[in-house]
Amino acid sequence: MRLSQYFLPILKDTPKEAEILSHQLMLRAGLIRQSSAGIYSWLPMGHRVLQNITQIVREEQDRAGALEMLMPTLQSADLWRESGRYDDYGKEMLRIKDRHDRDLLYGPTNEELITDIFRASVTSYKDLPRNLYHIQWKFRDEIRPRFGVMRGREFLMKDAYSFDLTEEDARASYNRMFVAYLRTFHRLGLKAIPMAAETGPIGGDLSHEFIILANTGESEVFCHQDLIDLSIPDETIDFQSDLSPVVAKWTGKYAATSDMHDAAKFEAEVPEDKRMSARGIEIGHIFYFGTKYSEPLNCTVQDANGELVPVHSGSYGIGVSRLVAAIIEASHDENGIIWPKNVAPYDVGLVNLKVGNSETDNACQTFYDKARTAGFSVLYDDTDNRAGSKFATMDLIGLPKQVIIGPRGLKDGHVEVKIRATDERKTVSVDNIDQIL
RNA sequence: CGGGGCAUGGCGCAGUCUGGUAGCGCAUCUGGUUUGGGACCAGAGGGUCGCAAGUUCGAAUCUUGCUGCCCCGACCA
Repeated sequence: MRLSQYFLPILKDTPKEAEILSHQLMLRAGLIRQSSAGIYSWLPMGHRVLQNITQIVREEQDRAGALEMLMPTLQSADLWRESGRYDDYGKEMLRIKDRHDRDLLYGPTNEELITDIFRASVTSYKDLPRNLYHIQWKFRDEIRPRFGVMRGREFLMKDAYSFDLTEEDARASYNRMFVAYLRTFHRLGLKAIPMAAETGPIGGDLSHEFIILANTGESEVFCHQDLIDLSIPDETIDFQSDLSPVVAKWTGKYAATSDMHDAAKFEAEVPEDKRMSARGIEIGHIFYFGTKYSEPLNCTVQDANGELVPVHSGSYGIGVSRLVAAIIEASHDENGIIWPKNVAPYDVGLVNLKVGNSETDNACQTFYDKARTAGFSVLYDDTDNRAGSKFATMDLIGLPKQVIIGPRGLKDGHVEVKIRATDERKTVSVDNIDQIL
């Protein structure tokens, strides 16, 4: 993409409404614009990041055997009355009436709807287990939205729902999502730690929050330091196999949010030099809630004995839009964002130091074409701004690599390559320019 | 919802106390000089000062009401 043809509104000054760094950088780097409290538009650059994250989430859900679908944002109130949550959920749920005066709601979550779909079509234990997910915009009318997309009212969420015959099977489903989450966050360049968590209004008795440590995190967390660098299963892991050893490894050491924190247990189980207490950002949350919805909604199957039994369910959420902010919180410096490779909106930033000079123009064009042909996405700064301004922009938007081409270097037959994360710079022969990718 | 704050061009701000021609920096546009780490000179465009009512000869400025946004708290992916 040529910057001269792009929509990338960069801000030099920090908008005063932005308090935390990720919010400031998202506004400054032209990723988002606010449209009202807790509701944001995603500009082209931000949208690309959101898409990249979405794709990684999707790939790992698919790998774990979950099936993607898409449910509507608007739901009928009737289903929620059936589960009893229409009254329980409170003012956080946005309620709407249609022209016929029927009660609708903008979905804050989808347990009811998916259970309704499932119960209508599945009647046999032979059709279990199943795990269905979608990646969809949710609305929760937060009392106080804040910190940009970190706590917006409208947010993009991946939510998966598992259905099993027995509690034991359901725990296997839970474990599959547990491992999928470890892999997902790892691929996103994050060190997420699963922590024992409260189940909240969704209910149930088995739940973990996936937390990344960050000073600006909203919750206080406590954990064993060794959890930070535990190894992550690679892509060869068999999701049909028993995953409980992996889960056991990750849940074997103390980790809890402040709600679940037990100071005495913490001190008993964790040596003093391994005790970590820190702020954390919740980026995922998984629940097993048994028959909490299948019973009131009468979602049953016939078991091997021909008896009708309610299915055992769990739900599994990842805050996709929040992840954009969380990644920035975890990866930035004083000059701007540093995108992990897998989520970066473009692989390479190409800086033409002297637009209009035929040699630099040609060298840039050649690299631009080669890189794209080789499958890399390139943001080509072909504007006639000054070098300093271009470098500042590139650093702010945080692409992993920058290729800098100017007449001076070309005279000696080289270009400069800069790695954003390390600020490492090297000169590369013009002839080898395609090898740097 | 309780407490605190803010609202003046795209962004950041001054002006409000003490009413009298709406300003500054950045950004944008034009021309020129420049060009290897946020250039310089000259010029230009862009704001019914959040909305409404009131006081006044006259309101960004004073009064009242409203709306929006931000921060702290309770609540939450």
